Amino acid sequence: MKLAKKFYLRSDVVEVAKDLLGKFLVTQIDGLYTAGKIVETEAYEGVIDKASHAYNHKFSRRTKTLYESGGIAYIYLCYGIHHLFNVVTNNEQIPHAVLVRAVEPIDGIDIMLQRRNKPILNYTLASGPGTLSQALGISVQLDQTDLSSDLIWIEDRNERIDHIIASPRVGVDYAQDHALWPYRFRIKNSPWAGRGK
DNA sequence: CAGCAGATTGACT
DNA sequence: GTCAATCTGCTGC
Repeated sequence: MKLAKKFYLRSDVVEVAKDLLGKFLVTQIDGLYTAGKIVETEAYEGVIDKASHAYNHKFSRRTKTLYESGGIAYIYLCYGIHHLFNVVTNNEQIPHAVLVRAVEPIDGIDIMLQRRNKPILNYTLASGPGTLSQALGISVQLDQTDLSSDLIWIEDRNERIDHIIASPRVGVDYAQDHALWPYRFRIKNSPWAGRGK
Protein backbone atom coordinates (compact mmCIF):
# COMPACT_ATOMS: atom_id res chain seq x y z
CA MET A 1 0.00 0.00 0.00
CA LYS A 2 1.50 3.32 -1.09
CA LEU A 3 0.98 6.04 1.48
CA ALA A 4 -1.92 8.35 0.68
CA LYS A 5 -1.31 11.97 -0.22
CA LYS A 6 -2.92 13.14 2.99
CA PHE A 7 -0.23 11.35 5.01
CA TYR A 8 2.21 13.99 3.80
CA LEU A 9 -0.10 16.98 4.00
CA ARG A 10 -0.40 17.00 7.79
CA SER A 11 0.73 20.17 9.51
CA ASP A 12 3.02 18.59 12.11
CA VAL A 13 6.28 17.68 10.39
CA VAL A 14 7.56 16.05 13.57
CA GLU A 15 4.62 13.69 13.58
CA VAL A 16 5.23 12.77 9.95
CA ALA A 17 8.92 12.16 10.66
CA LYS A 18 8.01 9.72 13.42
CA ASP A 19 5.30 8.02 11.36
CA LEU A 20 7.75 7.40 8.52
CA LEU A 21 9.76 5.06 10.74
CA GLY A 22 8.93 1.46 9.86
CA LYS A 23 7.56 2.43 6.43
CA PHE A 24 9.27 1.20 3.26
CA LEU A 25 11.08 3.38 0.78
CA VAL A 26 10.85 1.75 -2.63
CA THR A 27 12.51 2.67 -5.92
CA GLN A 28 12.24 1.23 -9.38
CA ILE A 29 14.95 2.92 -11.39
CA ASP A 30 16.04 1.60 -14.79
CA GLY A 31 13.69 -1.29 -14.09
CA LEU A 32 15.60 -2.30 -10.95
CA TYR A 33 13.41 -2.80 -7.89
CA THR A 34 14.92 -2.00 -4.50
CA ALA A 35 13.31 -1.35 -1.12
CA GLY A 36 14.40 -0.54 2.41
CA LYS A 37 12.70 -0.08 5.75
CA ILE A 38 13.05 3.44 7.11
CA VAL A 39 14.79 3.33 10.50
CA GLU A 40 16.02 6.90 10.95
CA THR A 41 14.58 10.31 9.99
CA GLU A 42 15.07 13.98 10.73
CA ALA A 43 12.50 16.79 10.68
CA TYR A 44 13.17 20.24 9.22
CA GLU A 45 10.64 22.83 10.25
CA GLY A 46 10.84 25.35 7.46
CA VAL A 47 11.13 29.09 7.86
CA ILE A 48 11.61 29.11 11.65
CA ASP A 49 14.31 26.41 11.62
CA LYS A 50 17.88 27.61 11.22
CA ALA A 51 18.95 24.15 10.06
CA SER A 52 16.44 24.20 7.21
CA HIS A 53 17.37 25.32 3.72
CA ALA A 54 14.19 27.37 3.78
CA TYR A 55 15.05 29.23 6.99
CA ASN A 56 13.77 32.78 6.93
CA HIS A 57 11.90 32.14 3.67
CA LYS A 58 15.07 31.53 1.71
CA PHE A 59 14.07 30.74 -1.84
CA SER A 60 16.21 29.55 -4.75
CA ARG A 61 16.16 27.07 -7.56
CA ARG A 62 17.26 24.41 -5.09
CA THR A 63 14.83 25.19 -2.27
CA LYS A 64 11.89 25.84 -4.58
CA THR A 65 10.90 22.17 -4.21
CA LEU A 66 10.35 22.63 -0.49
CA TYR A 67 7.56 25.10 -1.12
CA GLU A 68 5.57 22.66 -3.23
CA SER A 69 2.66 20.69 -1.81
CA GLY A 70 3.61 17.66 0.34
CA GLY A 71 4.16 14.17 -1.02
CA ILE A 72 7.05 14.81 -3.39
CA ALA A 73 10.80 14.18 -3.15
CA TYR A 74 13.30 16.92 -2.33
CA ILE A 75 16.73 15.73 -3.38
CA TYR A 76 19.87 17.84 -3.42
CA LEU A 77 23.59 17.41 -3.67
CA CYS A 78 25.57 17.75 -0.45
CA TYR A 79 29.33 18.29 -0.27
CA GLY A 80 29.40 17.87 -4.02
CA ILE A 81 29.07 14.10 -3.72
CA HIS A 82 26.06 12.91 -1.77
CA HIS A 83 22.48 12.93 -2.96
CA LEU A 84 20.26 13.48 0.08
CA PHE A 85 16.67 12.33 -0.02
CA ASN A 86 13.89 14.25 1.74
CA VAL A 87 10.13 13.99 1.82
CA VAL A 88 8.30 17.29 1.40
CA THR A 89 5.39 17.67 3.83
CA ASN A 90 2.56 20.09 4.58
CA ASN A 91 0.75 22.33 2.10
CA GLU A 92 2.06 24.51 -0.67
CA GLN A 93 4.09 27.51 0.55
CA ILE A 94 5.00 25.75 3.80
CA PRO A 95 8.53 24.38 3.27
CA HIS A 96 8.59 21.52 5.77
CA ALA A 97 10.56 18.36 5.02
CA VAL A 98 11.76 15.09 6.51
CA LEU A 99 15.26 13.85 5.74
CA VAL A 100 15.53 10.07 5.55
CA ARG A 101 18.81 9.22 7.28
CA ALA A 102 18.93 5.42 7.19
CA VAL A 103 17.09 2.39 5.84
CA GLU A 104 17.35 -1.34 6.46
CA PRO A 105 17.93 -3.09 3.11
CA ILE A 106 15.01 -5.42 2.32
CA ASP A 107 14.48 -6.05 -1.40
CA GLY A 108 17.05 -6.08 -4.19
CA ILE A 109 20.00 -6.29 -1.85
CA ASP A 110 22.26 -7.59 -4.60
CA ILE A 111 21.45 -4.50 -6.68
CA MET A 112 22.23 -2.23 -3.72
CA LEU A 113 25.54 -3.98 -3.12
CA GLN A 114 26.43 -3.46 -6.75
CA ARG A 115 25.50 0.25 -6.65
CA ARG A 116 27.54 0.71 -3.48
CA ASN A 117 30.41 -1.34 -4.88
CA LYS A 118 30.43 -3.64 -1.88
CA PRO A 119 31.07 -7.39 -1.91
CA ILE A 120 28.96 -8.36 1.10
CA LEU A 121 26.03 -7.08 3.12
CA ASN A 122 26.82 -5.30 6.37
CA TYR A 123 25.32 -2.56 8.52
CA THR A 124 26.91 0.21 6.48
CA LEU A 125 25.06 -0.55 3.24
CA ALA A 126 22.45 2.19 3.73
CA SER A 127 23.09 3.60 7.20
CA GLY A 128 23.55 7.25 6.22
CA PRO A 129 21.64 9.79 4.14
CA GLY A 130 24.25 9.72 1.39
CA THR A 131 24.71 5.96 1.27
CA LEU A 132 21.05 5.06 1.30
CA SER A 133 20.48 7.24 -1.77
CA GLN A 134 23.33 5.51 -3.56
CA ALA A 135 22.03 2.07 -2.56
CA LEU A 136 18.52 2.84 -3.79
CA GLY A 137 19.73 4.58 -6.95
CA ILE A 138 18.34 7.97 -5.88
CA SER A 139 19.87 11.06 -7.49
CA VAL A 140 18.98 14.70 -8.02
CA GLN A 141 17.26 13.75 -11.25
CA LEU A 142 14.39 12.54 -9.07
CA ASP A 143 13.98 15.92 -7.34
CA GLN A 144 10.30 16.93 -7.31
CA THR A 145 9.19 13.42 -8.23
CA ASP A 146 5.75 12.59 -6.88
CA LEU A 147 5.89 9.88 -4.20
CA SER A 148 2.91 8.14 -5.73
CA SER A 149 4.80 7.67 -9.01
CA ASP A 150 6.17 4.34 -10.19
CA LEU A 151 9.78 5.49 -9.91
CA ILE A 152 9.95 6.14 -6.20
CA TRP A 153 7.38 5.80 -3.46
CA ILE A 154 6.82 4.97 0.20
CA GLU A 155 4.56 2.13 1.28
CA ASP A 156 3.09 0.73 4.47
CA ARG A 157 3.65 -2.98 5.03
CA ASN A 158 1.84 -2.92 8.36
CA GLU A 159 4.91 -3.15 10.52
CA ARG A 160 4.57 -1.86 14.02
CA ILE A 161 7.27 0.15 15.71
CA ASP A 162 8.05 -0.53 19.33
CA HIS A 163 10.04 2.38 20.51
CA ILE A 164 11.24 5.62 19.01
CA ILE A 165 14.30 7.49 20.24
CA ALA A 166 14.39 11.28 19.78
CA SER A 167 17.75 13.04 19.79
CA PRO A 168 19.42 16.22 18.52
CA ARG A 169 20.15 16.50 14.84
CA VAL A 170 23.63 15.93 13.52
CA GLY A 171 25.80 17.71 11.00
CA VAL A 172 24.05 21.03 11.48
CA ASP A 173 26.27 22.77 14.04
CA TYR A 174 25.99 26.00 12.11
CA ALA A 175 22.34 26.16 13.14
CA GLN A 176 23.49 26.90 16.70
CA ASP A 177 20.76 26.43 19.27
CA HIS A 178 18.37 24.94 16.73
CA ALA A 179 20.74 22.03 16.12
CA LEU A 180 19.82 20.86 19.60
CA TRP A 181 16.14 20.46 18.82
CA PRO A 182 15.26 16.78 19.30
CA TYR A 183 14.14 16.35 15.70
CA ARG A 184 16.09 13.20 14.87
CA PHE A 185 14.17 9.97 15.26
CA ARG A 186 15.36 6.37 15.28
CA ILE A 187 13.87 2.96 15.86
CA LYS A 188 15.22 1.80 19.17
CA ASN A 189 17.78 -1.00 18.97
CA SER A 190 17.87 -1.10 15.20
CA PRO A 191 21.44 -1.96 14.17
CA TRP A 192 20.61 -0.47 10.77
CA ALA A 193 20.24 3.08 12.06
CA GLY A 194 23.29 5.31 12.12
CA ARG A 195 25.60 5.25 15.09
CA GLY A 196 25.02 7.93 17.64
CA LYS A 197 24.31 8.92 21.17
C1' DC B 1 38.37 3.08 18.10
C1' DA B 2 38.98 8.30 17.72
C1' DG B 3 40.37 12.04 14.92
C1' DC B 4 41.10 14.22 10.76
C1' DA B 5 41.46 15.55 5.90
C1' DG B 6 40.06 14.92 1.06
C1' DA B 7 36.56 14.50 -2.33
C1' DT B 8 33.67 17.72 -5.37
C1' DT B 9 29.84 20.90 -6.96
C1' DG B 10 26.09 24.13 -6.53
C1' DA B 11 24.31 28.00 -3.86
C1' DC B 12 25.16 32.12 -2.04
C1' DT B 13 28.04 36.60 -0.44
C1' DG C 1 35.83 32.53 -2.76
C1' DT C 2 33.51 30.05 1.01
C1' DC C 3 30.77 26.73 2.86
C1' DA C 4 27.64 22.80 3.05
C1' DA C 5 21.62 18.29 6.31
C1' DT C 6 28.48 13.39 4.36
C1' DC C 7 31.46 9.31 3.67
C1' DT C 8 35.71 7.07 3.42
C1' DG C 9 40.26 5.88 4.29
C1' DC C 10 44.24 6.86 6.67
C1' DT C 11 46.78 7.84 10.99
C1' DG C 12 48.05 6.86 15.58
C1' DC C 13 46.99 5.11 19.96
